[in-house]
Amino acid sequence: MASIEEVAKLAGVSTATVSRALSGRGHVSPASRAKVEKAAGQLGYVVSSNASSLASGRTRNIGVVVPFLNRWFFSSVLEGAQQALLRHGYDLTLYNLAGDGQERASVFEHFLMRQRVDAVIAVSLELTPPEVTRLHELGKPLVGVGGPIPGVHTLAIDDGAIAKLATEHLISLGHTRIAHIGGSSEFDLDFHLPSHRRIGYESALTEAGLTVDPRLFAAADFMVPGGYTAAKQLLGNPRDRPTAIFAASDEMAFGSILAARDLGLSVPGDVSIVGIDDHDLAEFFGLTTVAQFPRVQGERAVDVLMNELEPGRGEVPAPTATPLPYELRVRSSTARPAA
Amino acid sequence: MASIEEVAKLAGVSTATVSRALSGRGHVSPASRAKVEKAAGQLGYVVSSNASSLASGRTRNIGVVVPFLNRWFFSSVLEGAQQALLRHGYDLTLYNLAGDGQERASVFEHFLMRQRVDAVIAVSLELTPPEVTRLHELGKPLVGVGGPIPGVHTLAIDDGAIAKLATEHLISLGHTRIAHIGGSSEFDLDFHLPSHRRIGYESALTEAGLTVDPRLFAAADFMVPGGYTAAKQLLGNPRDRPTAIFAASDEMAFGSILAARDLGLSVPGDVSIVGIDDHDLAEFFGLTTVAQFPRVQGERAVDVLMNELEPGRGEVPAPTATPLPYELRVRSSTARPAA
DNA sequence: CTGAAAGCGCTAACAC
DNA sequence: GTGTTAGCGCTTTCAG
Repeated sequence: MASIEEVAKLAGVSTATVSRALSGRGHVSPASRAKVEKAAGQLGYVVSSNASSLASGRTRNIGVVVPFLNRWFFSSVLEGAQQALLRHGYDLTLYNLAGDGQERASVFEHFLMRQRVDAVIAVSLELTPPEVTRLHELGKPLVGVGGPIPGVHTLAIDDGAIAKLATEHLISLGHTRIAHIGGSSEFDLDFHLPSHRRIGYESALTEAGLTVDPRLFAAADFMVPGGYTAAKQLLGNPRDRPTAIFAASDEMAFGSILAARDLGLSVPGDVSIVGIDDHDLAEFFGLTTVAQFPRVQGERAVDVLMNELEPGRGEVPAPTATPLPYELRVRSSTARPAA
Repeated sequence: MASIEEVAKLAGVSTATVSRALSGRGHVSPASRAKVEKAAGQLGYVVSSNASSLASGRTRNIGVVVPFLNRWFFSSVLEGAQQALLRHGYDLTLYNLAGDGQERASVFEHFLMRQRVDAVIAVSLELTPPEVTRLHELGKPLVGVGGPIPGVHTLAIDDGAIAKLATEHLISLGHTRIAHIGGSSEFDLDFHLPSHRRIGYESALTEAGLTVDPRLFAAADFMVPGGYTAAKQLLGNPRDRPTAIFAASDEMAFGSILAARDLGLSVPGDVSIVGIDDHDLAEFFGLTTVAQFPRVQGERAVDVLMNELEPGRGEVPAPTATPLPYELRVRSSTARPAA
């Protein structure tokens, strides 16, 4: 492995110049730069990130903490963040806080803190105040995606507004008995979106002069089987069967579509179904949904971080204010209720 | 941020002792160890991984390269690897080679090489000989998962055997017109499993004295919509409709089940369907499949690496030889063909 | 614009 | 079992 010294020797300059030429910091004459680049190329030189980090205090590495890897939302956010980081020349080290509190503590104390990252992106995780404080003490910027972290710059879609939009779509089609499949309360611990979405749903109903019927709510776990089970309950109701279901996630909406089919109900003939996400399979299922662009959320999180880490690069001024985009995508799972 | 020196001072020992006590390398008296641990605790000391890496040459960090993040197989392998690494005290830095060759080259030249990782795990990626050579030159162990990399220790299930097993299950039930939905040839570029699985399927047929009918093969992209489309083609055939479909992935099998339903065919009444994977939703769909435990594959890859990186820890002797497990899981999507 | 030199914080011989 | 010390390879003042 060629070292900076060898490059300097070959290029006929000092190591300082090599460093400057290759990192882009500080001025170097075009001539020297050319010589350095040539030498570096010949030697296959690549900086040692450790030596560089140690000397400069910057690691060019971002820690990303997610609670799940195999769910559409999280893997999409991760993908967006990864790509954006790559463009900025940063690496991404991944921490999957799947397990218990034990594992979580371990990740925090022994991993994130070892100065290995310049900043952290927490996806749908509610960090505790001590955790946040610790990070701040270390001067590590922290940005949250999709989860409310007190005192932290968080990127999150307006769950209430999204849920309201989805519900209003159903109302505008003429539905009055609209069921909701939302998260069970346990999910509220780490990310409050279940309740926010439920509130949005209820407020749309109320504003339209409809009453909120608690029997039209079913809790599930955001996944397909959960949505299926919940929808079966809802749709199996012998009287007052809902004519529409608003599911808090596309996966639960897929489950609902399958449940309806299994009951011999047609979608959207007998029941309209709308979700939230715009999952990869939404198109396939013809699902009407509110898209929330998680990839973009990941990219945005990186933008925010880059702003803090490398100011003056002419980035967006105040991304804090930028609302995250969402968009109703009407497909074939919703229609006017049967007369 | 407390440094090792402060800890040493507070504990009344030298920095070397602190290092030894905290890293576990070399002998330290219980008394000193206790003092050091107490001091470190009080100061909230955590080693600087950069300084440590620079001095020792070990980063305790593994690079994992995957082509996709949002597919069940890959995220599962990643999850397994992440967890196993955590147990060993290693970090995982993630490289997603989603994009073009440009991005790929960049990852290779500028990221993997910056001495940030001790080893790399390549998932379903066929690295080119120069890439492999480069890694070897740097003395970085490399292990492949699911993809054949020439000259590299690779963990892969026996795709031929798995496909054969799935097909034999169908044959043993009495099916003779068995269709296969496999990967299109473009997929063969990076991971050859499509052709291996097709070969397994064909050999099962041949051994049972059945003829291989090319009209019973359809190519797809391993995902649900692709499987759906392929299955519709296969099942829509007005004469000689197959009585069973063997799909090379569970997602394509799900698509096939949905296609059958949409055609009014019952599964397994009119058509039996079997997949490969044991995807999270296989249970939900009642899909008979051959499980391939990707999480375990990720963990195994880590085991192999740890063996190379930290020999003499009493690990498994020769994991090279260890065949990866797979298992037929019979559910409700397969049955004898209708009489 | 460039070079010399002082560390960044830790580990690993090497002595004791 | 423990301390001393020489680096690991780079960045960054500080001069020039």
